[in-house]
Amino acid sequence: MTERAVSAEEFDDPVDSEGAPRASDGRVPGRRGRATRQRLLECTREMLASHSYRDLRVVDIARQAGTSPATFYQYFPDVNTAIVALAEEMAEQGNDLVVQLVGRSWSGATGVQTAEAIARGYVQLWEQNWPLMRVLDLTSAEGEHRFRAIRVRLLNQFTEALAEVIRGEQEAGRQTAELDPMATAGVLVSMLAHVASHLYGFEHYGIRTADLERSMAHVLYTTVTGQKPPKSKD
Amino acid sequence: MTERAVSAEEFDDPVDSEGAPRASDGRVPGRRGRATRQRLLECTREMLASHSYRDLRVVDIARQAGTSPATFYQYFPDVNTAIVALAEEMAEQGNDLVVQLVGRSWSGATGVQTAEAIARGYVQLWEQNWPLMRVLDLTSAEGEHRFRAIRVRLLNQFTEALAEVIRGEQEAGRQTAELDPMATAGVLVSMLAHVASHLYGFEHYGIRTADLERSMAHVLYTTVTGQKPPKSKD
Amino acid sequence: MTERAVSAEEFDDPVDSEGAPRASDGRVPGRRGRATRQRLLECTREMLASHSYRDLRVVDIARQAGTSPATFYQYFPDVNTAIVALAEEMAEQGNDLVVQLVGRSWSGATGVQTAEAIARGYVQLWEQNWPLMRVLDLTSAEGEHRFRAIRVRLLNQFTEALAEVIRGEQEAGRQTAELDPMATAGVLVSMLAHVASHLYGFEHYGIRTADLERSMAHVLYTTVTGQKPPKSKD
Amino acid sequence: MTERAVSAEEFDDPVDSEGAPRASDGRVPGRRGRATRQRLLECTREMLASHSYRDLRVVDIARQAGTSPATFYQYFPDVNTAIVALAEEMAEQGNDLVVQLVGRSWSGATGVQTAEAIARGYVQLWEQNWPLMRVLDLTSAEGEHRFRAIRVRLLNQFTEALAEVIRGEQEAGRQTAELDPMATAGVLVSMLAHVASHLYGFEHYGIRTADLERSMAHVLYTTVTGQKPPKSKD
DNA sequence: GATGAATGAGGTTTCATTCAT
DNA sequence: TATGAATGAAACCTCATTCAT
Repeated sequence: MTERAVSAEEFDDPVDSEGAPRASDGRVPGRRGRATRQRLLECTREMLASHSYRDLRVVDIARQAGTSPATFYQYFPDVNTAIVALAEEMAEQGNDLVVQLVGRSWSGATGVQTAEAIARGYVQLWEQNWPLMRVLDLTSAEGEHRFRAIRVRLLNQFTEALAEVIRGEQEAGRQTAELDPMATAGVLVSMLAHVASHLYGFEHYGIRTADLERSMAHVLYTTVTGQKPPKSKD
Repeated sequence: MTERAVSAEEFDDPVDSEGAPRASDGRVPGRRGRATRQRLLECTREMLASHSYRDLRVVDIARQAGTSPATFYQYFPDVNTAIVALAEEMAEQGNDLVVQLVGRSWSGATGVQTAEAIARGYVQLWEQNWPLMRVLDLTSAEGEHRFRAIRVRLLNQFTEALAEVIRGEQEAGRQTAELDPMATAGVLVSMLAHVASHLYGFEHYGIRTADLERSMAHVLYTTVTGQKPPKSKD
Repeated sequence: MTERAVSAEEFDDPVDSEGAPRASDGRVPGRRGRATRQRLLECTREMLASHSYRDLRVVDIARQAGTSPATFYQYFPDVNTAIVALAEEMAEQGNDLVVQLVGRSWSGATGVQTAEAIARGYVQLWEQNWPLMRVLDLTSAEGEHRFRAIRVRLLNQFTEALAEVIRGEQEAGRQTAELDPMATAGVLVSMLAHVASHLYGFEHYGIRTADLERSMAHVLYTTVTGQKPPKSKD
Repeated sequence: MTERAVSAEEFDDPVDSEGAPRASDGRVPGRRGRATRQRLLECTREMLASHSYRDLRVVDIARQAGTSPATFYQYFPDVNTAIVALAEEMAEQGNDLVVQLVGRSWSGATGVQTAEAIARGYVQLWEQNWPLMRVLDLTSAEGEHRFRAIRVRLLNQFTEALAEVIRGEQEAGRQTAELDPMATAGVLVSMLAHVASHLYGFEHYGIRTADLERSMAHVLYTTVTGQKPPKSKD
């Protein structure tokens, strides 16, 4: 990537300490400016859904937003920064959702429901945000520091919560103490993340999402609680 | 306008029906040529390990190999084709290895060992080939047809073998019939693939590979056989 | 892979339905942009006069216009498209001029003057536009569809008008009915076009343009009217 | 074009004073070498028929001949030189043919036959050699000195012979003395050459070759002899 | 004599980025 | 605040040409 006049550093956090996004010239944008910024963000999201990340160009986003590249640079130093802004938003939702779920009871039939809710919730989160998720996946394996950070944040809170539950089950003697809770939770989250992000591929291969959710719930339940799921009554 | 001697189609497949790679002018390379081709492949592999896929340039590979871009184009029409050649090789090994493992017994303590061997084998395969695996992962989510094909080949054979084992366990009444065998196998393979490809991230976060392997083996064993693993004696 | 804002199809025709040229990003250029576009066109014309068509490079045109290749590509997708734009212009003039001439009377001394005016007019049109004419000639024998189309347009209207006159003379019994009017007109236009485009060669060989014009006028007159030209009085 | 070790000068005449073609290293090729050279020439001719001159590449010719570029350079310093060799051959035939024709009688019905024979002969010569003719046409309008020379040779001998006939007719008082014989002959030859080289275009436009030949014969006869052709009896 | 192989050189094309208005 | 326009820089790719065998 080419060097730029304004360092990425300054832009790293597109929202400054007072919470207001800044334009490239340091001014706090007014009403019209904020609208433009928002429009650019939405178009970035759209383009991400229809183009591969590799082929995402500033010109495209700008044109999609009915404006020019120069305007884009007024609000974001580069495409990644815009994506980061979108991803931050998503990470928020993600944590809200999933943390709720982990707080539920894991005992007996309710536990099975919890596991199912998690599997379904995860899949939905991915379905709603797959373009962004895809980019986080792509880039966390490679360079971009900021993406990795968000991804870690997104997965970790959940991993830790899950590890905590596992630890509880171990202490209650229901799950074997041989398993490291964090490693086990990590494994489970990996499962959820990978399946969710390859749903399309599975469908293509004739494997249905409902079946995947059921299998994941099963794995989740048994691995967390160390128990066979009780016979479902339906 | 310009005509190419070898159609893109034919060139797409770097190995013709007689198994001989072709140069861009349609000739079968001799000893020296084959050496150069091989050198370029190795350098592609190296560059893949040290650079992000996005930033992999023909110039770089050529320079690394101590030759010129023109020479690169003598053997491959583009970078992806070179990567495909590498990936094909890897897919071969991958299947060999993993299929063997699935053939083993899944009953009792031996079953646990099978599960452990699979987890370890998978992790090792990834450790040995992570740069390539990463690219397959990246691109299967996006465009490139040929990569997806290899990835599918790599994962599917294993998924199907595993599904077969699960089906057996279901028929033997050890595992619940509520789970779809292919979906369940897909979920397990996803787990293996995702954990394996993010080992580095886990280590970074203080989670040890050995623990991950143990957790994965546990999940594998319980999900395939529907049984709790027998107490290990060590 | 990459998407272009304006499809090649649309861009092929540098003037859209509302008659406004478009830049490569789909926008209608403003005053400054139009000036640049025009400058590039003029330089293309100049380069065509001093370089062989084969050796005409985007870089050269851009340099000549005091700008960079990137700027050229902002206005034309390739050199040929720029040439087409020039040729369209010329075709306009050409038809205007020549059609007028054919409308004149062909009887007696006036007819001779008509023939002379045509010969002279044709030669002048060529002299003013020989670089373009040369390219049309070159390429109509080979590939480029758009050039051929313009050339056909340029020659055909004249051929058809001339054929009409010949048909009239045949009906009036002055010219033998054995000749196919279109073929005959085609032959005459060929004569004009070829002589006009090789004037320089003839001069080089000691044959004067005035003599060529007189000979062509003679051939035109006798072939169209079937009469010997009346004795001129000077 | 890039500079080369062996100057074009040395190669200008591919047949030296003793009539034997030389290889690039100065040796007179033996039987096998001559066969290769001939094969390359024939393939050059073939490629010229199927590819545009602009796109004719050494590699293509070599491959077509089942050999390698390096071999091509053993016999010709560049593609043009090979073409020149072919064109020389053709020029020979061309002159033979046409000179014969001009020697015939131009009086009365025989004269008409002479004109017809010339038109037909010209068209045939072109039909047999159009790829080469096309290249001569292309390049004589632009740079290449050697091509122009051949073209001039090809057309001039005929032009001069025709001019001689016209001069005779003028002296005999049958044709007006106002026309310059060389200019008039030049105009006629131009007509023949241009029509012959655009036959395909005419056909495409629904104008038949036979009609073109008849019209050209008519123009030839009337312009050379200054007479209306006698009524044909069929 | 023939030719595999290598490559310098150079045009093409794309884009992120800037700047003057 | 917005944006037309311009462009440096860099990758792509192709070919004529050479050389060692």
